[in-house]
Amino acid sequence: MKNVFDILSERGFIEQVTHEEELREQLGKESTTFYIGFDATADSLHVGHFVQIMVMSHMQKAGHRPIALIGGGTTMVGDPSGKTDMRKMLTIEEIQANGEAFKKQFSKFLDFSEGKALMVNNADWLLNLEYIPFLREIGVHFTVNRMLSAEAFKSRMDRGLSFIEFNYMIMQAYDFLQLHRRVDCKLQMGGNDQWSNIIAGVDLCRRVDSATVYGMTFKLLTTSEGIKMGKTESGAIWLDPEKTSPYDFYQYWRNVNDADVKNCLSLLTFLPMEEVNKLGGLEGSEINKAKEILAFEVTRLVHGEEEAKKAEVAAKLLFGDFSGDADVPSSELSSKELGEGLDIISLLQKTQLISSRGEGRRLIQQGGIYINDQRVEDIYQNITLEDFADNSLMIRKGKKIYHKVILI
RNA sequence: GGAGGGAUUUCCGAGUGGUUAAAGGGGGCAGACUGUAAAUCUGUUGGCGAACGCCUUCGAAGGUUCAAAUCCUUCUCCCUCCA
Repeated sequence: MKNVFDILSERGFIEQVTHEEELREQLGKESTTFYIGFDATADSLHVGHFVQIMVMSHMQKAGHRPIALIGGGTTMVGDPSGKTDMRKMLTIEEIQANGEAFKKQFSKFLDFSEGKALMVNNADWLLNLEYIPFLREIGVHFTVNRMLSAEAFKSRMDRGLSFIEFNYMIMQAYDFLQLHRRVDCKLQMGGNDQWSNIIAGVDLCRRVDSATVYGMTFKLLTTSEGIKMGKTESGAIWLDPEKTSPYDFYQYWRNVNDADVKNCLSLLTFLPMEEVNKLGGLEGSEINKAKEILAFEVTRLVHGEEEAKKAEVAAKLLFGDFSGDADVPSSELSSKELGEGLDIISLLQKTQLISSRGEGRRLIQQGGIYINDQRVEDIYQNITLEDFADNSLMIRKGKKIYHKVILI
């Protein structure tokens, strides 16, 4: 069987490793417990986290044991790594609720049966720490000089770094030590922005317990221009279907840049590398095929086969020449609300396709609104029963935002 | 604790009494081109209104003035230097 280190390396995950040769050997030799931490800063995981989940999944398939660490304790402090501003403080209730949401989502991606994977929360050991004993046991092993030289703090040196955030690195290092002691965790992985925090943990384990543990970071998911992926104008791409619908999720991947297709296929799907290379090498409009596969595969992993198919069918119907009933975001309208007819702008407002009437007017004046594929020319156009076929009407905003209105 | 600097629309950032819903850029949205791509170009980008216009906005609250983002007072927050 192939060493999972080579798999990760071949697929382009790996950015930095503490002891490359030794770690590779370790992973080839025995089942290894490793962890990735997730701070509970939102009520759902997003695409950035998904890369980490993919790594955990690859590792688990190779017989290693993942620990998903939920940062119920560290989130109380706030990780300054790579951030220009201090994060807003979350209340303990918010953090707990977020942690619960994460927990549910992890269960979909990893096999937690029979101890094949663990889920822990660092609130369990961080929240009740006593300041002085902690300083004496752990704090002595850190020099401020060294900490200050960490890349993670660079962006904060001119803007200011509060003491609470400065402590984050120590918290995370302590996590590693705890996991090493509790469940023999030998490896911490994470996004490359975590490198400073990870080596702090590796060092701490060595100093305190004379233990050899490893660290590895992955490439952050960025576009070929270096912009973080998984963000859109309306925010992150979430894994929670309530926050990002499977259709929108599919569309996001369907529309990635040509240059990013190969990277996404390799990081976000389990397709064999020969196929990834083949698809990634397609040129011109041919690459749309690769994008369809990418979108389908990622949607399938996150939302399941059925949702992925629905999204795919909807996309084909809307963008192809077929006609039929597409499963796109929709809203309902009662015949009472419709009455004798409803003006187009009010209808747009009801569907939340626009945020103000002025925006709607502008949109129509610029030719960006279509009803049943007919461009709307008149901002006063009245929508009546006649516009509904089979009790439904399709609104299109711009080139690719569709919304169905169902008459009830 | 002392001295100085700052807070502007979604973000950055100009603006020091009326011509300012506020330059410029980023971002967003739409159009053209295309491959449901990128790049490019064009338009647009506080709310209500067809429009004249009206309303809300320049950290907060007061005040001066016919008129304030711009002047005064107090307050809040941030930064820099000194202790």
